[in-house]
Amino acid sequence: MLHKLNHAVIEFYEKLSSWEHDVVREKGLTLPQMHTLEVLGIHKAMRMKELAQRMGITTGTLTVLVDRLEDKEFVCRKPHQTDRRSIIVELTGSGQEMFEEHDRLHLRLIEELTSEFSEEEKVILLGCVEKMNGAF
Amino acid sequence: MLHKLNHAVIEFYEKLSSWEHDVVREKGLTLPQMHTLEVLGIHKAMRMKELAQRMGITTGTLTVLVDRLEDKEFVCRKPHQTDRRSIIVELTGSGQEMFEEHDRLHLRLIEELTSEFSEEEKVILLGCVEKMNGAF
DNA sequence: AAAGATAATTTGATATTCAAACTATAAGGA
DNA sequence: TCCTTATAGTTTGAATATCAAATTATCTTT
Repeated sequence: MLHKLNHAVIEFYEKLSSWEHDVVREKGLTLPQMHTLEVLGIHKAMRMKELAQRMGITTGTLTVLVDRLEDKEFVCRKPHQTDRRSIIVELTGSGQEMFEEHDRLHLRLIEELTSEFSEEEKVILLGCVEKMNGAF
Repeated sequence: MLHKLNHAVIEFYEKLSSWEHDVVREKGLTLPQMHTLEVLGIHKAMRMKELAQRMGITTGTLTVLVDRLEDKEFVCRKPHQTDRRSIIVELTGSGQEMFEEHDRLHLRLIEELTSEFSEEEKVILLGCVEKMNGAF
């Protein structure tokens, strides 16, 4: 049972990843770049360090990634209020717009994927995913 | 509701991605390389074209990826039975071993994440994920 | 047999990624 | 206060990943 769930999750991850790829390319962004906008859009502005940890990359990698997103004016760096070593990364207006546009596509995908689900199933699914997120 | 589910799914993806990253690094593989072994391990040997489509990358990208995995002797190329244009990519013995070792870690993760779930929840969750995979 | 389609590779260019070295700031003692 | 240690972010150098477009070989259709 768990074995099947395991592989189903891997397959879902695979399909989602592939979908994301196609969608993102059309916007002239790379997958990691859009991923950055997504994390910032959902969790709001945060420090470089925290953003890197969330994304599972080093701060060195993130530095150049944020450089590129800053060139495209989708994010900006701001000094931290109390810690002068830290930098806060924030979505700009057009970064927020890009995120929301992408997020709507995401929502539409989830709508489609769950269109045959009963209300009960949707509720339980949401509960399960939230619990798994909490257990990570 | 769907809005919350959408963001929960994105967060789950993010966390899984980050976990995978840490686990894979310890084995001396990159994320795309392990991903390739995963797809081949779960779906068995397949053509380059099909593998690329599943992973959401171009065949050009896959060619060099498979080159590297062949150097490490985790996969091998075999001629297609009937179509001489096609190449079948297959796990080697140690490729299969590496996949299974990783797959066990994956299973353990899923076990941990769902350890507090009722049997009913697990059944419904599996059904939901499988249905979503089918709807993609 | 010729024309068009498909599978994989190659090529050239950009992006991602890491580890390790570096700079600047913070935090905790002696 | 000054010194040590820790932390945040950047830079550097090298490997990998990635794409689009061109190429080669083979299949399919006409």
